[in-house]
Amino acid sequence: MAKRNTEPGTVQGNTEQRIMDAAEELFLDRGYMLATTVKIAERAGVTHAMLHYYFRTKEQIFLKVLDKNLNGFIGAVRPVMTATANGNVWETLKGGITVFFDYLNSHRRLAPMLYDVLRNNPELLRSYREGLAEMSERVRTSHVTMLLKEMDGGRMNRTDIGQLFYSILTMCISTFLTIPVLDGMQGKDPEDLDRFMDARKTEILDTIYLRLYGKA
Amino acid sequence: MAKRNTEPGTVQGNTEQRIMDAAEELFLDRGYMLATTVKIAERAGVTHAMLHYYFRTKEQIFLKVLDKNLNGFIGAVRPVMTATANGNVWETLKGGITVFFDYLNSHRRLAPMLYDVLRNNPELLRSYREGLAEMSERVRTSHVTMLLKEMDGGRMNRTDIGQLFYSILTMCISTFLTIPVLDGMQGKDPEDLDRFMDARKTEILDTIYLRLYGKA
DNA sequence: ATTATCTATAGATCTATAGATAATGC
DNA sequence: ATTATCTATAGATCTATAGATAATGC
Repeated sequence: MAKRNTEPGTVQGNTEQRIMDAAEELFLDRGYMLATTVKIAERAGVTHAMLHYYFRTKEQIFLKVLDKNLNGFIGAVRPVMTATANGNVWETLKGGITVFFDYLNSHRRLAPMLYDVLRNNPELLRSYREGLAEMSERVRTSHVTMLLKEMDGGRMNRTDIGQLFYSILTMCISTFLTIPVLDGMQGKDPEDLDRFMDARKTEILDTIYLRLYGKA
Repeated sequence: MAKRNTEPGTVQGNTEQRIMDAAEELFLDRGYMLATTVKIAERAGVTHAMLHYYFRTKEQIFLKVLDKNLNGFIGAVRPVMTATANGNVWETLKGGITVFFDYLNSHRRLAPMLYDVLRNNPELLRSYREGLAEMSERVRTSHVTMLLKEMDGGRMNRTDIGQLFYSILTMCISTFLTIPVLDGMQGKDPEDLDRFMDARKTEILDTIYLRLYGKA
C-alpha cells in the first residue's frame, strides 16, 4: 500500500513528524518508562513498526524529543543567566527568576518529564550532563561576584549562595511538579491554574527579595 | 517442601514479613509502576507465587506498604499541626516546619514515592484523600486564626496564607525529591548529604522567617 | 485437614525485527 | 531501485492463578 500521507484519507503531515509529535506528547505526559512505543504509534495513527523504521529505538526517539525540549529551554534561559557587573542587582536576579519561571510556565510538562527521567533513567541525560553543569557553573560564578559585592557592601543579607540558588530553583520547579496535586484540589478551570501561577511567581519573588533585603 | 523459615538455611523472619520488607524497599526506590512483583519476590528470596498467596495482588501489597508509611508520617506530624492561640507565633510555626522537615529527612524516600504515586497512580490514594484533606484543612484554619491576628496587629508582613503554606511545603518536599540530582553533583559521602540537609533546614527557616518578619 | 511452597502456565504487554508488498522516482 | 508500509512474530517481562506436593497441627 504505502499510502502517501498527502493523499486524501490520510492525516495531514508526514508520518515521521506525526510520530515525533505523538512521542513528545506521551513522553511529556508519562515520562520515559511509562510512555510505550505501542501507545505512541497508536496516537500517531501508524503501526508501531513505523516507529522503529524511522527512529530505530525508543531511546533514540526519546533523545530527539528531549533534545528539542532542552534546546528550547536553554535558548530561552541562556540570555539572562550571566549576571553583569553593572545594573541593579535585584533587577538582574528578578529578571533571571522571571524568565526561568515563565519558561516553565509556558511548558508546564517539561519540569515533570525531566524529573521523571532524572529519577528513573538518568543515563539518558548523559550527553547533556556536561553542558548543563558548565552552564550552571557560569551562572554561579557570575552571580557570586555580583552578590558578594552586594553583601560586602552591607546592602544585602549575608547568605549562602548555593542555598539561595537551591531555594530559587526548587520553588520554581516544584510549582510545576505539583500540578497533579493541584488538579485534585482546585477547580478544573484552566484559568484558575493561570491565576495560581501568577500569584505563585509573585510570592516566590517576594520571598526571595525579603530573604536578601528584609531586615530581621 | 514448605520449609519452615525458622529452619537453618533460611533467612530469618517469616515469609510474609520478608515479602513486605522487600516490597517496601522496592516501592520506596522505584514507585508503584516500576517496582514489579517479580523483583519484589526475588529480593525477598521467594517465588513470586508467594507474593500472591499472601497478598493476593500487587495493589494490595502496595496499599499495605503505603498505609504503614502514611500512618508513621501522620503520627509524627499530627501533634504539631494544630496551632494554638497562646504561645509565640513564630516558635509555633518553626516547630511545625521542623517536625515536618525532620520526618521527611529521616524517611528520605517517602516524599519521592508519594510523588510518584500522586503523578502516575493517584487512584491508589483514594482512601487517604479525604483524611489528608481534612487534616490539611484543620492545619489551615488553626493557623489562619493565629497568623491573621499577628498580621492585623502589624507584627507580621501581610501574606496570602495559602501561598505561604505552599512555599513551606514545596521547599521542604523538593529538598527530598531532588536527592537523585544531588547524588550526581555532590560527593557520594553520606555525611555530605546529612550536612546539606541541616543547612537546607536552616535556610528554609530563615527564608520563611524573613518572608514573615523581614522589613522591606 | 490445613498451611506453605513450588512448578507451570495463561494471557497481557513491550521492544524490536524480518520479510512481504505496494507506491514512487528514475 | 528505493522508500514506505503492513503483517507476523520473536523474545522479554509482568501480573496472576491452577494444581501438585510437602510440612505442620490435630
